[in-house]
Amino acid sequence: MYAPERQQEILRLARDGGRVDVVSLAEEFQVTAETIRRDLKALDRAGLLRRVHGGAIPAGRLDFEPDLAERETTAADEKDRIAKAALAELPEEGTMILDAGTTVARLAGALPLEASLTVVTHSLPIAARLADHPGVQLHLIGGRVRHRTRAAVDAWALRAYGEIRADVVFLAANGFSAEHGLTTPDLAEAAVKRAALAAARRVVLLADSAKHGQEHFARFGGLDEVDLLITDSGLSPEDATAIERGGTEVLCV
Amino acid sequence: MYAPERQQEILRLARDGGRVDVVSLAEEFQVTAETIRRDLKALDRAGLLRRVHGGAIPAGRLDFEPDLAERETTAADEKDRIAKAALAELPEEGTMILDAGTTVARLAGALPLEASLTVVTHSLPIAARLADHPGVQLHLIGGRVRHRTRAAVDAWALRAYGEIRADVVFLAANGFSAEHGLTTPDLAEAAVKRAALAAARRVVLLADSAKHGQEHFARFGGLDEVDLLITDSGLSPEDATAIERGGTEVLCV
DNA sequence: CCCATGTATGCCCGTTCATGCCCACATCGA
DNA sequence: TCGATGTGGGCATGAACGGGCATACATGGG
Repeated sequence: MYAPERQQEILRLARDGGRVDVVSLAEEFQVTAETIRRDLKALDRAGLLRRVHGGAIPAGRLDFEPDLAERETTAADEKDRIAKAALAELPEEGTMILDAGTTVARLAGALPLEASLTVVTHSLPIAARLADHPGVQLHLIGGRVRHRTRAAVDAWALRAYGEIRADVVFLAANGFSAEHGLTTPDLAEAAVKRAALAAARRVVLLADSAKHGQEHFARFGGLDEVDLLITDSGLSPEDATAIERGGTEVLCV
Repeated sequence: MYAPERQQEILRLARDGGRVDVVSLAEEFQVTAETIRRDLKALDRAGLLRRVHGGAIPAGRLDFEPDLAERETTAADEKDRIAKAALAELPEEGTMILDAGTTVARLAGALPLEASLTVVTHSLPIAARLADHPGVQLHLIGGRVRHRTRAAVDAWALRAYGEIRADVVFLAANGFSAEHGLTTPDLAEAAVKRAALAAARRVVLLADSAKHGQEHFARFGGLDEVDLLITDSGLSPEDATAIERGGTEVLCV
């Protein structure tokens, strides 16, 4: 049996049964657990399955985002502190743009109930979180929705951001450094981030220190375009001063 | 049972019952209270639940939820049957528009995992449901988000619908009748519905029979613009034939 | 026909994850 | 204010994971 056949069959089993587990599959197909894990990883990457510890669940069956909840465990405390610190940067009664990203999502979740703001976002999870916030006037940016990040991209999103002007944007990046600027793996997403960045008077970057020095495929701006960087104390003082020399205020929490 | 499955189930229980508590959940799932606490913390971090001492309540349930919870349970069986029947109207490999509404949301949740479709929607809950679906190319319609329905309205939404052409639209209405057509309480929402209606070659209306004869403030179309009405058997045969005389096919399930 | 290259799989082993247990501390209700 | 109950941190454990390497088989060009 060829690997693609096996994967096809695994997918069928997962959809039929609602779940699969590594050891039973290994037994079933007479291969080792490693091979099954490789299969599941491939199917997960293809977006067809959701990998969980011990097995997998067909994509589309859970209406919450395990990958988001999972990534939440990575540097969760730092992200929380960063989000808390970002609350101080909220405009009073103004307009802000929220980029897609787990740290920014935390900020959205931490918005005080008595806040009165206009929020613009192209992130589906963030919009869902703010849709019932009594003080938030929410504006959703449309577009094609990327499965992995659940964020809207492409023409509609770019045009919409081109038509607005906000007081502040809270931006996320997968990598940042003084030399290579702000980067993210996906080109389409980078384009939207660039548009969001250009639509705000003030740019606040929320990124934990593990992102520093990382470079990804698509660059959407330079650190000099960022007015304030909020990160955690994992950023070395030398790096911080180097960034501040570029005109970006740095806040380590 | 995997942790994400358990969390999904906890979320469902919380939404159904309005609240959950640690000890009952621990008993229910045959795990210790610590594990449940960890689950609740994860769901809290993901913004789906709000942790309280001894348990948790669904997020954002405080102001608008009773309304939605009630609507969810009202005529749940009928809505499910209607949604199931609507599955037969899906285009093959085509494009469809999903209007905002609980019945349409059920249709979205019932889409087979192996379906391959392009879906356009201005409803946040429906988008959230489909964002994870492997076979769905999702396009989100932007705009101002109404708190009550969590649907995008206003200029951006109208323009976006004006730019597309879909095979079919699955429409919802708060009231319908041969005399007064399709109505809904909100003007802005009616405008979007009208735009969605105009953007599709075929119009399918999903509405349980309790909606028949009801009239609301804003009218967004006539029953003659509807190609197919799917409703439940609560619609009297006379009413059904009256509607069919207007050129609308009627399916009672 | 041969050998270089690539791919699928298996095996080993240090690392991570989910869960349970324990205990000091916080919170709630009377 | 006090006892009961819930909470979160630390630690232990067994299962699952994944990177690195070896093997075997297929592929493809000379």
